[in-house]
Amino acid sequence: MAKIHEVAEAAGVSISTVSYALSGKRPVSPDTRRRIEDVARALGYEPNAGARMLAGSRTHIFALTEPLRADTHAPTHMAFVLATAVAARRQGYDILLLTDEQASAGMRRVAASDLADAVLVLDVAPEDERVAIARSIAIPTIFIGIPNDSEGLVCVDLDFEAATRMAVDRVADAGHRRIAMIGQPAVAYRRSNFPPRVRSSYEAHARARGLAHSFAVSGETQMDAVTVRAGLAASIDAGATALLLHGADDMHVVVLAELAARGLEVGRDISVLSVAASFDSALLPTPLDTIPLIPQASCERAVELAVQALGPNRLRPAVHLIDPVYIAAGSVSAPVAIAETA
Amino acid sequence: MAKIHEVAEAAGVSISTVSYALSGKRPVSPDTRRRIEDVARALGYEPNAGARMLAGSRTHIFALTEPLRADTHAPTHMAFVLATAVAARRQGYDILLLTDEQASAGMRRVAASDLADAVLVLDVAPEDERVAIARSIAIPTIFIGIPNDSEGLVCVDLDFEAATRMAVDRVADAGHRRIAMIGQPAVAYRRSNFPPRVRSSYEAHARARGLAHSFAVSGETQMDAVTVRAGLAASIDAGATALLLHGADDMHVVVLAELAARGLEVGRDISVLSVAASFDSALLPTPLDTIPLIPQASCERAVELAVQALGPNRLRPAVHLIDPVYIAAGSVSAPVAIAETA
DNA sequence: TTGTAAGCGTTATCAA
DNA sequence: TTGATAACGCTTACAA
Repeated sequence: MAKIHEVAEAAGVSISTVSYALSGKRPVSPDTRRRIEDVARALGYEPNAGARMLAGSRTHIFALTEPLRADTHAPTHMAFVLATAVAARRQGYDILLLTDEQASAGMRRVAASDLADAVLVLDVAPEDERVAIARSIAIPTIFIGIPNDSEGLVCVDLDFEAATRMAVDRVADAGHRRIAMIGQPAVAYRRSNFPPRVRSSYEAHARARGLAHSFAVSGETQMDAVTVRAGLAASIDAGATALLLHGADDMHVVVLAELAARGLEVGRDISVLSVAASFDSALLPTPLDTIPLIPQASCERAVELAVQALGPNRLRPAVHLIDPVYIAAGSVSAPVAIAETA
Repeated sequence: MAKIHEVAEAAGVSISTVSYALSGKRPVSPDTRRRIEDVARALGYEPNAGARMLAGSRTHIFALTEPLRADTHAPTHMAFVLATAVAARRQGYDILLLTDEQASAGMRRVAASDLADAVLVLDVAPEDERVAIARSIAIPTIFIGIPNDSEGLVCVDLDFEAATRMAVDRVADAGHRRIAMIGQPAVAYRRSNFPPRVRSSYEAHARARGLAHSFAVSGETQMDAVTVRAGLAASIDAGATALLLHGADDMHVVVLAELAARGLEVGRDISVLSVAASFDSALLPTPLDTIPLIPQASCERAVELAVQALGPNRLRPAVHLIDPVYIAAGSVSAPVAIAETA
């Protein structure tokens, strides 16, 4: 298309003035600046990406590495990718996708070829081979999620421990003495980084608060209704009066349906609270109190950190935890003795 | 990292020889070539992306545009993105993600700035604003899916009409006279490009073969078990002896469970055939005959076309249909009169 | 406030 | 079979 010298000519200025006017890196008198902008728009000028990279030593591209394993929960994952792309674009960056085997090999490649200014890491596993790569490459890397060994890394994530404690405290403060958690499919506790953190915080804090507590997974490799109902039945039989849910929307739907089938009204006969869900809980059949995992929050923060890392002083390694937020919807109340409802 | 002149120096050759040895665009004597390759590997040399784009006027990047609407079925979509990225990488291309509002605006931007060599279009809607953009930009654009107006475009897709006819023929040839189709959620027939094609081919061809036929959606905006069971019940009540399924894995699971609950054995009491499913049907509780929609096939073809379009003679507009394949699993057999089983 | 010009690291043309 | 070297289109000191 149009090149910078055509814009310069048409605006009657030098090439460098066009560059400065458009990048804002040097003051330009208001009227020449407007003249330049008008011409640029009229000609549909867009700086040549390759030339810009070469001369500016900035690519304006972030690489996004996501293995996309078979057990990745697609809707959740898609929300993170989307949130990252939107946040990056707002700062003028495009997203280059590194999936599959390229999730690791691509990191080295884009770093070595200067194809990206920084790397954002998604779908972080407890033992993640990308940790070692991040330490060895020359461009900044931001993890969205926390691997077991986060030494020397920059990580961003919801404070799952705080979120979980907040959930336990909420039901404990409401007077519940016996609680239960229905979690993710079992595989998530092996391959993903945060479900184990939620589970252990739950158990530790319930113990600390002196609550009787149980935990059940919602399936083996994916949510299955039979397992969920079994876990729910066991919890209720054990006398649980408050339920913490940590899983996908479909698991919530199954639980709510089963509670309804048992004639238990949420927020009256039984308290239910959703922890670290990343879907829109307003879409559930029954509104639930929620301490959500908001992809936009984590991803925006990660992008900000990446942008900062490209500034004059480089980022120091740290785990950035995002404070949990409690959203009430009336699904948690004081317990009713099971005896009374039976 | 290492630059080309360092490689040249270390290998004792000129810069241009290094470039040619590594790109293979000019014959280089076997031993100098190997010397160069060894040095390059040792130094971890990777050509600078910006310089390569600028000098070569090829970016080695494909843009992938995907709006990611709220009603996009995430797992299916993820399979297409993954397949595209893998196919592109095999040809030496990286994928730049254009989502959300950038799905359209980004197309213009990457074309104008020469950030990508071609655009691949995913999640094609019947009336898709990217069609007009594709016609107006300077770089080749390949649609994976077919919009209503495909004039002048290059499109790739499974031949859904042929797949559907194949399905109808299969059950008709087996002797079934009353058949039913359980399809996608209703929204898919408004917003997506191929479900309407499957539905109308089904109805037209069933009519042509003189079959009694019915059609039911599997929900409103997403699959819901109640709607599926209702559609199934109506089909069976109407005397259908063969079922064509066109939807996601969860819909299949609901149907199979309901058939089992009714004591109907698939492949004996009732025939079931899955049309244009993109998940792995081997994971279903009961194996089903399938005419699959294979993301790898469409995406590989699209990438090939994009690569071709960058060659000397440019691509001519065409709709490339992929032939359907029938995978038998014993779920289709001759009909048993309903009267006998009742 | 603006202009001049030196790179940035490749690719590809032209010679040898 | 190989080497010089002129683009490629921009950014950014350095001057004015």
